[in-house]
Amino acid sequence: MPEGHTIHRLAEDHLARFGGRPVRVSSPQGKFSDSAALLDGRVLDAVDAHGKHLFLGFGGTGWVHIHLGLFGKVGFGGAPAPPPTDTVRLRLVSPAAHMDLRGPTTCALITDPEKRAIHDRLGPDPLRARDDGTGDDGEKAWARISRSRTTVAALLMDQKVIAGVGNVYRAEVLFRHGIDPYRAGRELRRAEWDAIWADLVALMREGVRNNRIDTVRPEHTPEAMGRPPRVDDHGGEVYVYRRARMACLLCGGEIRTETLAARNLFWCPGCQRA
DNA sequence: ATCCGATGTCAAT
DNA sequence: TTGACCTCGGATC
Repeated sequence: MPEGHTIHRLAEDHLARFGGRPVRVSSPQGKFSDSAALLDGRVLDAVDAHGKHLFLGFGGTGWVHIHLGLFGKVGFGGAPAPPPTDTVRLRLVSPAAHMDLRGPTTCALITDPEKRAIHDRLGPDPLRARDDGTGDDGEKAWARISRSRTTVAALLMDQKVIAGVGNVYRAEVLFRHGIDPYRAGRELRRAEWDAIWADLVALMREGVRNNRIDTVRPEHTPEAMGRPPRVDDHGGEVYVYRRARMACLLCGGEIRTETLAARNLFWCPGCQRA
């Protein structure tokens, strides 16, 4: 379930479970064995997350750079850790806990400069925004979007433009702001972008807190609307994501789906305006 | 037992 | 725009 909120939550969870103490590091599957040997027994002393990239810091030894891709999963458990299965790329073990990483696109030991290069090619991350204004903000993203003929749907998924938004947050934030996904970036108004950025900050923070994506406003829940309760087959309550051909919660029209850049796009033609 | 799809990204065309 | 890659659970036979 990897959008940015998952990764930032994983950073917090790794720090809470393994931070400040030596960690046993291994790679039962084998592809990370050499680096695991270098890290084994060292202290996990920092974590970082930018968009969908997770970084686990081991002092002078470097950072473990993890990208889950579409299939990657992290599983936490207690001690003693059970025998690992042969798909576990990375296992961390402390006296009290263990973590198994499977199926990541990336799991590599990198240096500080290599880490910096990754940050440099990513856009601002709503989850790196800070309330005092010193963190990421939407300005760099707006500079790209406001000049672009590309659709807003594609721009929101472009990690160079904005980092951490995935297919669910894209669909949901465009619905919440009544914007047709095929509208060009340059057709977006400044006020619309400011509202989208602020909304992503709030939605994704809640996503980190709850470890799932919920986007339906309290007044729009099926209960509040006097309709039967719904069950989404993924974790959270949403307006349009994977709800093709179902009735829109707000206007009752049919949710549409189409393939855009090899991903499934969902939107409500009745509620989202060009 | 087998197929298919999935909240991602990159390289090759 | 397409194919490749990483894994696994649910649907289908």
